[in-house]
Amino acid sequence: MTSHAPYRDLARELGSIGTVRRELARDLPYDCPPAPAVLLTLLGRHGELRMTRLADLLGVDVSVTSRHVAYAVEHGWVDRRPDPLDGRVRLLRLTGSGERLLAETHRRVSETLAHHLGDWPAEDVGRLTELLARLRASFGDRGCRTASRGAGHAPYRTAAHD
Amino acid sequence: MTSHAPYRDLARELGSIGTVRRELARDLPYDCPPAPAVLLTLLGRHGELRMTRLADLLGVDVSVTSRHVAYAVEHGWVDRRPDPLDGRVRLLRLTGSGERLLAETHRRVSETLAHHLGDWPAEDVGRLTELLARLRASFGDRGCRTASRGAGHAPYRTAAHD
DNA sequence: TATTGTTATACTCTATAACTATA
DNA sequence: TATAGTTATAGAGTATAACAATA
Repeated sequence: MTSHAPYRDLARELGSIGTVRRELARDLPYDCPPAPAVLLTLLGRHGELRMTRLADLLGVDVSVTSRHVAYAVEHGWVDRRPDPLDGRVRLLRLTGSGERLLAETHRRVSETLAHHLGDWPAEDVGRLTELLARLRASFGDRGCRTASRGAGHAPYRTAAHD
Repeated sequence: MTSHAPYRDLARELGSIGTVRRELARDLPYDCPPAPAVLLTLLGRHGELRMTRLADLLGVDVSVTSRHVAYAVEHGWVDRRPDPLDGRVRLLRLTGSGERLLAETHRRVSETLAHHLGDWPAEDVGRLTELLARLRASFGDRGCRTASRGAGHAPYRTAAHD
């Protein structure tokens, strides 16, 4: 008789983690919202990427990625060029300016984390990081993705008091 | 010489966890968006709460909480009544309908987690849950909150190609 | 025809500020 | 005056659908 309570508790914590993400977002430079910042991080980690691959790593639709990339290109953080081998593909990589912004972002975010988690044993930080990576990997392999396409939600409006 | 790389890696994983949250959100009933669902979870866990306390648990502004609560009340999931001891305060609790929706939500979300994390050792699930709770607690104590008020970000628009 | 990427649109979530009501 | 909560508004993030360009 395996209880589902552990999964319920995990879901609860995942639902509450937004607070931490928003707190970290406050550290970002004025003209760099969270989504572009994550994008820069991935380019810094993986080097040159194409749009579809980047969207896959971000876990969002290509259309969304396209918008964020356009923003980053306009700000001079990302270089976007056509793939010489396939005219449809666009290759993305950090510019020097993008690398500097990324380094500065890392510095600020690390500082905030160090401030809040200063009393954490180093191994707990590592364990949490590793478990989060594993969690994402366990959800990573698509397959149940296409099945639930177009589900969406009802319009979310609050009626006036009348 | 303590390296900041572990914090950078943790920040990276936190930035990528949105994928999992969105995947879980797909399980919610059509007329119950994620935010109201989290709200029901907290009322199910803590029982009757006032607005400010609920907003604190959610980690969002009271104005946001007010909107979500109004939505839940309109759908008959939450009962909202004035505190007999203080006319300004509003007390919130689940209705029978809200409890049923919550149970159904838990069932679906647990099912999805069981599907994706089926091969995880139970103790890893528990460890991740516990570390996430601790992470939130470490960020929970306000104080650096007021200091960074009104920071915000630049308008986030992509210029047309002209 | 199939694939890659872009753009338009609609919806959710959030914070800020201005407001009402009660203490 | 101070506190609890509501509402209006604007910005950020996302998915869907329709589209253009290339394979």
